[in-house]
This record gives sequence, structure tokens and C-alpha cells, in this order.
Amino acid sequence: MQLHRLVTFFKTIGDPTRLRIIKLLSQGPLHGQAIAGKLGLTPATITHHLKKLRDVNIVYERRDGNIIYFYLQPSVVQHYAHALLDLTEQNEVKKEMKEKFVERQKVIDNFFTSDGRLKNIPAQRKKKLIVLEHMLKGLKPGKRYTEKEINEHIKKFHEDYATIRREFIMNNYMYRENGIYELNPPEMWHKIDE
Amino acid sequence: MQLHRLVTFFKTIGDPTRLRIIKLLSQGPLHGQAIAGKLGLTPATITHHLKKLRDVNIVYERRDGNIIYFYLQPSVVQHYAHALLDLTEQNEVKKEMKEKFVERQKVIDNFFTSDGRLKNIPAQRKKKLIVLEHMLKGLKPGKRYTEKEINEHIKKFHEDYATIRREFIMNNYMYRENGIYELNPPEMWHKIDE
DNA sequence: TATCTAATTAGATATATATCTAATTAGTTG
DNA sequence: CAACTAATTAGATATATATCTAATTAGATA
Repeated sequence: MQLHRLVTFFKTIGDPTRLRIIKLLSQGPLHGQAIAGKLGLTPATITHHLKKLRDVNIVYERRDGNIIYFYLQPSVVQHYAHALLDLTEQNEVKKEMKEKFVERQKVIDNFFTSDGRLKNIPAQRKKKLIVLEHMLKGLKPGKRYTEKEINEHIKKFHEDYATIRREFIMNNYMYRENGIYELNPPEMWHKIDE
Repeated sequence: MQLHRLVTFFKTIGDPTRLRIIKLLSQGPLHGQAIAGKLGLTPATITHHLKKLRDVNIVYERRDGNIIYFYLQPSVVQHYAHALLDLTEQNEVKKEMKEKFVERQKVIDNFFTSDGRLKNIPAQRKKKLIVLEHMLKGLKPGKRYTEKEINEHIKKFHEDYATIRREFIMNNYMYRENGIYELNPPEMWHKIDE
């Protein structure tokens, strides 16, 4: 939804007379003169506001004989209300992702030296997975590696390549077939359950 | 929620600059000059808008050293979004009740003569229950009736008081003990399942 | 077709407000 | 306390708009 449409909608309902009309119509359809009477305003004024309400599609009309009844369209109102919610919820999701990222970064800062070597393998499962995933970064998805290549890669981080290589397999980050290693797609990895 | 508060809130967010500020702040807090820079406006203008945003409590501030950071308060925005939804949903409930009432009235008009006598007992269960409940109206809750009194009451609507009296009992509208009849409370009645 | 009525339009007026520049305030830091 | 800076306030201007009265239009009905 473009910003402009939201602005127009909220400007439209951000008026006491128009909100009163909405409330009135929420009880059922009414014709212009009736609305004017109930609100103590002239028909011309009501026309003015109805035009704006129609412009944002929250009101439609239907003729019955000589008089025109105006109806509220609740679904449109609900639609914009949800758009407003999204405007802030989108933010919540982003904030959550950001927090997760910060948390992971903290773990990585703690377990790797400034020149990028792993100090030791974390005991906590959650932290261990973060560390393993960090060491996975240099490997390319789809590329096939020999065991020797994998060992060399791991040794850039830590001497005990055997343990770490085993962890890669056990936690489903990679699979091995005939001594050839390959990255699994992320959706197959062991997820960190909070 | 008073109408006035809703109007003020929607008027506040019904402005392009303010909605842009809200969107910006939904990514994270910012200080005044930063907002002014990103929107291409002067700090004075930003102050003007922030004042209005604070007035409706969707923005709060926190000082860090020499600069003041402005934060969005998503819960307040969500609160008003829900109030907007309620404005239309309240209507849906009322409309439903009204429709049910109209439906019942139609059945009653069909099965009773203009002088209030029952033409015949409806075959459809749903309609029968509406008719029975209509004939229950003259009886007082809590009052104890003899069988003869019940019969007299029913005879005002229809000759076959025995059948109807039995229906009253079978559908749990009344109970009988030692030949004394009494109305059950409505929550015990047979409900009409659509 | 002529007439009636609800709705709309046109035009006037008063009020509200978004924005700017310039001056001032509040608060931090040396 | 003095100097600095971000934020606010004051005042001016231009634009938007809510409301009214009076005139006009659109549509239904006799």
C-alpha cells in the first residue's frame, strides 16, 4: 500500500463530522437529509463529507425511489486498519531479526579471536551451532569437496578438524557420499530451538 | 474510547510528513536533525510534527548525551487500529441480531393470525421453536402454575393445549413437579441450531 | 411533459495548519 | 562558568478545508 493512500484515508476519517457519519452509518444505511438532521448540519455539508468518504471507498450509495441511501463498507475500513497494524508489525519482525543477529554476533565475538580463530568449541548446544554456522561461511553451496579440502578449511579456524567435521555432519549442515562432502541447503540444517 | 480521541489520532497520522516520520522511526530511533535530513525539512518543522505525535503518545524520547532520540511506541498505534476495527465490528454484531429478529418476526407473522391465534404447529423444528417461544411470552419466570392455568394460557393461542404443553416440557422450556409447572431460565432452553 | 424533492455544485468566509526563518532555550561538556 | 549544539518557540505566509447560503441538477412520479 502506498503511503499516499494511507494518508488520504486517515485524513478523511480524521475529522469529527466524518467519524460521526461513519458511526451513524455503522448502525445502518441512511439518506442525506437524515444524516444532516441527526448531525445538525446542512445537506450541502453532508454532501461535501460524503464525497470524501466515497473517494476512499468506505461509503457507497443505492437509490430507492426518490432518495439515495448511503451505506458503510466495513471491509474497506478493516483493510486500512490492518494496513496500519502492518506499518508497526513489520517493524517488530525486523527488530526481532536484528536482536537475533546481535545475539549471534556476541557469541561469535566471544568464541573467535580477533584474527578469526576459534578459541574452543562451546559446550552449550545453541552457541555451538552458531559457531559451526560461522565456520560454514567460506564454503560454497552446490560445490563438492574432498575430505582433505574440508579439513584444510576447518584448520583455518581450529586444529581439531576431525571433531568439527563430525559436528558438521551430525547437525546436518553437510552430507558425505563416497568421501565427497557437500553443503546441505539451510532449510535442512539443525534449527536452534529457543 | 471517545470519538474525540480517535479524531485527534487519525488527524495526526493523516499527514504525509508525519506518516513518513512514523515509518522512519519504525526502523529504529532517530534524533531530530537526522529526521530533518532524511525528509529534506528543517528541524523546526520536525519539532512541530513531533509535538503532535507526542500528543497522541505514539512517540517518546530519550536523551543520550547531547542529542535526543525519538522512539516509536507501536503498542499505541496498534491500540488505535483496534479501536478502528471495533467501530465497524460492533456494527456487524448488531446487524446479525437484527437479522435474527427480523427472521423470527417473519415466522411469527406467518403462523399467527392477526388476532394472535396460532394457525397450526410448524413442522420444521426451527420454526416450531420460534412459535413455542412466542407463546411462552405471557408466562412469568419464577411463578408456579397449575396444569389448568397452563392449559388456559395455551388455549388463548390454540385448541390443542395438550400437544403444546408437552412440547413445552420436551424442549425444556418448562419443568413439571407434582403437577406444578414453572418456566426454566432461557439458558436451559433448547437452542435453535442453524 | 411538468412538477416535486433530494442531492449536488458554486461561491464566500472563517479557521486550521504545514512550512519557513530567526530568535531563544535547554542541556552537555570543556 | 563559558561555549557549543540540538531542540524549541515565535512569528509570518501560504494553503487547505469545514461550513454556510443560494443556485442548479438529476431523477422520480403524476
